[in-house]
Amino acid sequence: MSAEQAAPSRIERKRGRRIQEILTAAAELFGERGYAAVSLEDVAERLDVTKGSLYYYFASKDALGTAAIETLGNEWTSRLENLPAAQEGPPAARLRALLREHITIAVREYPAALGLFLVPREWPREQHERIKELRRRHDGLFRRVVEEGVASGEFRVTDVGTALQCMHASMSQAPVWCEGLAGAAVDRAIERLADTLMMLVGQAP
Amino acid sequence: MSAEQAAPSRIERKRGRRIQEILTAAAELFGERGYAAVSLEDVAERLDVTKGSLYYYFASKDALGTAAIETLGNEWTSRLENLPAAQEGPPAARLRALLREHITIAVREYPAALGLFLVPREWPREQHERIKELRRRHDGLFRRVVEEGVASGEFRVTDVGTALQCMHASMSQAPVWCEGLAGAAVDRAIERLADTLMMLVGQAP
Amino acid sequence: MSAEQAAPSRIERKRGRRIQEILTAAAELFGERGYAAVSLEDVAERLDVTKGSLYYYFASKDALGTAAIETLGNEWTSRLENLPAAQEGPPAARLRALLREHITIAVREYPAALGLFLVPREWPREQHERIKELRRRHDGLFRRVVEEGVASGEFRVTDVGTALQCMHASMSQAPVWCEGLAGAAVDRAIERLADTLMMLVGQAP
Amino acid sequence: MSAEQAAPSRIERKRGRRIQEILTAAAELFGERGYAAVSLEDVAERLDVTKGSLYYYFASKDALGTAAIETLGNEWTSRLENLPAAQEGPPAARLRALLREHITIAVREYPAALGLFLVPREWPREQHERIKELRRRHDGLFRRVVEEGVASGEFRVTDVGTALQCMHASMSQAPVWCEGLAGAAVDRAIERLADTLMMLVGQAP
DNA sequence: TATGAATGAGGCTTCATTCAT
DNA sequence: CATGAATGAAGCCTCATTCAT
Repeated sequence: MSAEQAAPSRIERKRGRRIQEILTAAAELFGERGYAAVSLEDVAERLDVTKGSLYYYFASKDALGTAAIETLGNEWTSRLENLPAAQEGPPAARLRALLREHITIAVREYPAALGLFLVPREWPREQHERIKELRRRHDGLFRRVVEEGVASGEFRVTDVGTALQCMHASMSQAPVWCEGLAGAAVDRAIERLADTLMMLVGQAP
Repeated sequence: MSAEQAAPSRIERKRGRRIQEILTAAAELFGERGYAAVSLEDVAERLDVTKGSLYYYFASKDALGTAAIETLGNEWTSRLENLPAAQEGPPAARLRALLREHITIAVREYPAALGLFLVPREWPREQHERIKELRRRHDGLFRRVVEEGVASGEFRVTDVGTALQCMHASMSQAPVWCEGLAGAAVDRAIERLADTLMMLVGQAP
Repeated sequence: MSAEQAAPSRIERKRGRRIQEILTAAAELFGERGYAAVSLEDVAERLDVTKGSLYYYFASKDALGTAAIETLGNEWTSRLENLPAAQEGPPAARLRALLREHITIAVREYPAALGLFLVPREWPREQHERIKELRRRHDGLFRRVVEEGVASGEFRVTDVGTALQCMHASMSQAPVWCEGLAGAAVDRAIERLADTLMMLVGQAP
Repeated sequence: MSAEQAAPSRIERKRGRRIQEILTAAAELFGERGYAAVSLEDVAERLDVTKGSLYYYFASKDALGTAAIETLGNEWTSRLENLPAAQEGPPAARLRALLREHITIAVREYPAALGLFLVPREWPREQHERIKELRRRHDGLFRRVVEEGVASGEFRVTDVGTALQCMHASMSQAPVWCEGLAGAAVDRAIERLADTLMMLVGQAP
């Protein structure tokens, strides 16, 4: 037991890195094509290893899927949690910062995520719970700011939950909308989306 | 002969009905689980026939998928096009009517549609174009009203396109949000969502 | 019993004609693509009827195949049997007439036949015997002339059976060789082949 | 490294051997029953593996077919090319050596080949070109000797091409003719066939 | 650790065959 | 007579999974 808590050995660190590589590749692919449409062969090929090797790190495709979703979700949430501009200041500024960062991550780094967060339908049943949990954490970040804004009278909403859901649904689609864009056009699209979503809490453009 | 196309014979009508049955079953399943995760066996089972029979009506799984999407999209769009409350009156009332109807259809009749319209990623390449086309028609309906409202000064938007996309993304997710609800709770959720989306054009609650 | 021997009624004649049509279509297709590669659907389509109808005339695909081969073989053999130029005269002239006629039929009318006569391998086992029988009759025609020529000293062969087999093998391939040719070129190819095969019985060009 | 291409590793050699085993089994079966009539299940069964395993080595049935044909054709042609008796001496002796060897291979080792070389009809379209190419190489061997003999006045032919085609057609059928024979009878049949075919270039028995 | 090989279940598709109308 | 519909077996192919090395 004490060993488990001890600092990871060099070998364990290496294993950890390998796992991260696999997870990244898997998350990308699952995101690009959807869970069902990605084979372990695909994942293995992107990593330039054989299918069999993946089983050394993950017990099954489902396990890999779960881990991939979890990793992605955790990293994403962490980045939002640690975003300086979202820590203090008026709710409007903080919400806008969160929206921009979230959309930017979605569009620039994880065009994948759409499939991971938006469409649980196609994931194995066991993962549904985990995905929901991730969403809750994620949601909490935005919810706190929105509720604070509502409390202080800065924001006006029909319903906090509904507004949050609309924000998430819209942001998740962003990568699809930006698919054909490049360079500064992407930046402008991100701004437009953030501005538009601010309207959901009554912040006119 | 005076009618367009010559009236279909009794047998042709029967065939047409059968095709509709299949299409309905298929659209439901594809919607529930996603295209890739649904096997023809699943579709056949729901219809209580054998897999082979499906091939009497559709040349391939892809063909069935295409037809399912098309039928669904056409019917859906038609209903919106013919919605009385959306024909005349102030843009705000008309937009709200469209939103409510669309959400209601999505939630009550095609919990399926999410997968069909929102995630083209996982559909065979040939269908992408058709899906886009359907979306365009669909989009046009909302766009006209929004643009009219903007022109008349009733609506204020950051960007018409972006606002429309947010509406669609949000409405498509509605079935997921309503999954656990029942009875009047669903109605209230629909109202909340419609109200919230009206804010995207500057209509405060 | 007496009825069975009686002249066929009008209905029976009609049935007979229909059967001939089917047989012709089937023989063509089987010949073009091989037995296994032809579906009853293909046959039905060429006749512009439905698959089911074929079962009114033939109990199974195999039965159709057998009948097709038989019909083709019978007609073919009859034409050779009744060829005037093959009835009398010196063996060399008669053999050459048979060769020319056979090749001409093969090339011009039944490019199909290759599959029927040459490659029994792919036919259902029951048909092998029938095909052999057809071949025997067919062979007999040539054999009589060759043996007569050998007896009279006009022909010289290593072995009658072997010479005959070479003739048949070669003639059956003729349609393949002539595939790209047209018009007079076909005629010349036929002549060349007949001349060449005459050498098998020692008739120098 | 000094060798061409880098020496294959032990594992690569093993893989190569396995592929050869599969190819041999496949060529036999295709030859016996024709391409369309052989299922991968049949091939797998003969090798005592499961169908799926074949896909580890070949991407499709077509690919397997192509490879089988190619392997068979290459080996066959090589053996003829390296036949000592066909290298020098009078054309008649060389041609006869080629004929005997070819027939012997056909009858004793590849009763299969009939289907592979003679009936391209039933092979997938892509393979037609390859089969033709193989036939060309193969043909060239015989053609050179025949043309030499014609040039030197030893041979007399109606037409070189036609004579060659007759030879091939006849030789390809040899396995069928020999099917029921055994022991010395086979040898005699081979001799008879070779002698008979020599008549096609005017070499009386 | 990683790989090559093999497996077996399941998915798509074709097709001979049956049958009610 | 003929058709439309349906079936079920069989064929091709994919892929998650296992395992010896």
